[in-house]
Amino acid sequence: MHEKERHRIILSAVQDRPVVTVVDLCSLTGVSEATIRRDISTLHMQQKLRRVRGGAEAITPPQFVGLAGRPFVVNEALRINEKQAIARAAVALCEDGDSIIINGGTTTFQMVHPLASRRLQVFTNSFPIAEHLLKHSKNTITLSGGTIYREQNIILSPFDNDVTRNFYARRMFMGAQGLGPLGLMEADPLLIQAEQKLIGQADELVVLVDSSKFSQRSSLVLCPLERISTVITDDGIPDAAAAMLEAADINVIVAHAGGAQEEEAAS
Amino acid sequence: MHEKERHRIILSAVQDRPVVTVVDLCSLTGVSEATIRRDISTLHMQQKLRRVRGGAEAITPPQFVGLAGRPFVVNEALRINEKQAIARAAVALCEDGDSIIINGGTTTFQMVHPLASRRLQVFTNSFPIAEHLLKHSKNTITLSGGTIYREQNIILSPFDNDVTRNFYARRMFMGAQGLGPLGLMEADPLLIQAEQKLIGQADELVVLVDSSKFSQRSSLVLCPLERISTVITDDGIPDAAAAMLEAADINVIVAHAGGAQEEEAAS
DNA sequence: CAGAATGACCGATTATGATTGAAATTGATT
DNA sequence: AATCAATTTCAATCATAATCGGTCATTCTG
Repeated sequence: MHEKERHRIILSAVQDRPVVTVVDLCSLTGVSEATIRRDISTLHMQQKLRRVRGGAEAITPPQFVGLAGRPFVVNEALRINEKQAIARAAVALCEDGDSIIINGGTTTFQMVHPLASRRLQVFTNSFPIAEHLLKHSKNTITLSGGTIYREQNIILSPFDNDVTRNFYARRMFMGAQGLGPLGLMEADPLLIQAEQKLIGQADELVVLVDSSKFSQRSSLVLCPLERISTVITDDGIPDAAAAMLEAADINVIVAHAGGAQEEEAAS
Repeated sequence: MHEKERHRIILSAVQDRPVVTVVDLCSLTGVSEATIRRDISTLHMQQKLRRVRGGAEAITPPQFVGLAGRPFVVNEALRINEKQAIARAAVALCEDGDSIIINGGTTTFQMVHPLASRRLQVFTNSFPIAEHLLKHSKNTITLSGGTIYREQNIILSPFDNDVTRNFYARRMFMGAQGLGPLGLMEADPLLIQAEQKLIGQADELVVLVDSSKFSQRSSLVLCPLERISTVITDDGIPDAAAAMLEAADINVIVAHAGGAQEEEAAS
């Protein structure tokens, strides 16, 4: 068996289990312990895994599932003030008793805080959002069924015939990677899949994007501008973007970090 | 058992209850007290938990964990050793890679700890189980869709056309309020609804009941004895009950709190 | 044939479990 | 309250077993 082949096996095994022992890998590859140790050493040097006594474990990029409130550690800190203001404005649109859909994402996650004191019917595909609302609010939570994708922190089902199709709401809230003339852009195909499933289950589509998103471009278009009812952003929105949204007959809400919010009507 | 596996289990257990004793962890992992003490010491140094006399506690103070519903919490402490032993025997039935269904309940919840060091495909309708496994294990988690009922801590959908129907597993594990000649008994109609939805999605139905459940009677019969493949209980099972199960051609596993388990074949 | 990879061997290191006495906790009695 | 005995928990020690890092002979590869 070639070295590279073993390395593949080792890396694969290490992903599968919390730890793999040297003996495990021996019987898995059929080579001697000495060789496995050498392989582990090599892979350890290449940062492909971590070497521990008795075997190896997967290198876990900073634990992404934190405790309630900080699920997406990396993105979370970015433009946090803008996101909070935007999320606050989004929740302000809702009245107690409303049915809403919240798509998973770092911006939409910020909605949980203003939602803590409300009582709505919330449908979400985000595990952290559901968890937080369950623990810290009295909202009614409905979850979409499916497998939990740890990386994106969303629940996704490959089937079309799930609860999602039975939940209909007044508004759906979602974030995005970018917002341009072509429409709503997303980077992750998995997120596209999740979001497209939810779009259409609500009367109005409300998009939460901080102003930096107007300059972002991604490869994947999620939906055209026409589908969007409302965009909530911060006051850094470029004039060109505002004009574009206005031309598309989209209601634009500019949330100010201070806490107030103003509405620039379009149409 | 490898050091890292133990650490996972310990960290998992410590989240579950305010304190875990050294003896608890011994029977949970099957290693000696000395080793557990050393592990706790190590994890204490790594700030992963706090060491206290007699055992360890979570680093985060009395944070009301995922078990929001009060009944869940009070039930949790009752017959905890039996439940743990039973849950351990249940997990011992599974091999890595298996697909299993875990129905929500306090006994089945105990399966999360031995599962912490495993890698399975787990389908559940219990939010706490999903949450715990998501945070403390590498298992693949699939959730049933629907509304979260806080009291029972389960996710339930009024619709029949959800993911549940698409997930098929080798075994389904469930608890019950009682087990008698009429079959499996449950007290809460909501639980009945949740459980009946899942039964039939697995080859074998494995029932986890501590021996006190054989004297319990409830008004609602969930399913007849014939549907049950295996019953896992503790050594307090009355002879009459054992005879009843044997007559029904049910495989009975008696889990001993010590850690070992023995099988009393039935037919 | 040269160079690298591999496997076997061996002393050194480390983890584990049992034992023991010290320390802390409990609770029973004064 | 205060003391003491019984129990539990702990830390230190040691023997055993597992694991490791090196050396060296052998095999594979180009």
